[in-house]
Amino acid sequence: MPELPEVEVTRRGIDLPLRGAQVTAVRLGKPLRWPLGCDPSALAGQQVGPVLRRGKYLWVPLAAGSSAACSGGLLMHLGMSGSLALLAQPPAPGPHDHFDLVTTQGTLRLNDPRRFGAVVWSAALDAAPAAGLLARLGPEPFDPALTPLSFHAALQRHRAPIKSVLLAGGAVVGAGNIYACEALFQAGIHPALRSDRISRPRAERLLAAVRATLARALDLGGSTLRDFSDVHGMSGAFQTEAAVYGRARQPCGRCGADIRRIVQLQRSTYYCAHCQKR
DNA sequence: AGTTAAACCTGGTTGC
DNA sequence: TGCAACCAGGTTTAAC
Repeated sequence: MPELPEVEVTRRGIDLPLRGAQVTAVRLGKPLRWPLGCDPSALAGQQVGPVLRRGKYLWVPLAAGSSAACSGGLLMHLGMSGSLALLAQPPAPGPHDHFDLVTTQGTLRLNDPRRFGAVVWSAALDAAPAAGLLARLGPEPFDPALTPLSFHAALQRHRAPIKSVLLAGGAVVGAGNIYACEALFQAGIHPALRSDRISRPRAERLLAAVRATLARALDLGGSTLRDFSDVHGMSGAFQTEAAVYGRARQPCGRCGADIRRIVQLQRSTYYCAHCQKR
């Protein structure tokens, strides 16, 4: 489910409410992508700090109290079908509730039917295993250091289709399958165009489109295809105004031509062959 | 070295 | 209606 906007919506929902909370217990459900990597009971008594986001990962810092047995934090990923809820009175966990961080300010609960998500303890963001997982991530989309020039240079380094390069996240993080399709439509670029054949002006237009698409989705609370919700259980609304994603055989809103669906990297790509040029 | 396929797992939708 | 086939927001790991 979650691409950058959904993860950021989630971060904003838990950051202030959990700030300063003390962990009272941790409950584990079925295994996620990786093991937690520490004794869950060792987290009790630790204090939650400001929640950060890097790419589609969330970082929940935990500061040890008097017993400094285990300090560091939790690196969380929502995978394909995950969502976090912050619950004042948590009901009994359901079959897809695989992680609870019980605190003095509510229970942070991960629901993830497909279990591609992860919760991994790390001593620090720049220590293993968190550092390794974040190491391959490209620049944040709204980092001012990411410029049309540097973005274009990054695109020049790949021969793969531009859609694949966007999904890989080395040039810019955050655009998954929905927003990569939408940004390419907005920029008027064919998804199969070789990355290194994109001109400077078109790269600039694509970067602007990625930023605009992600920002718009953020405003709308993300996209809810089937099961994403924010920490209060609210759905996102971006999917209702997607121009191409999920609209195969429907007319393009700009030119009226049929929107096409192709498969790239085993993922669906939607585009308008008239509006998006090689 | 860069690119692509396979793998992880469950559930909803589609089509015969 | 039943059941198989296909589809789904991600990313690591393995293989060309």
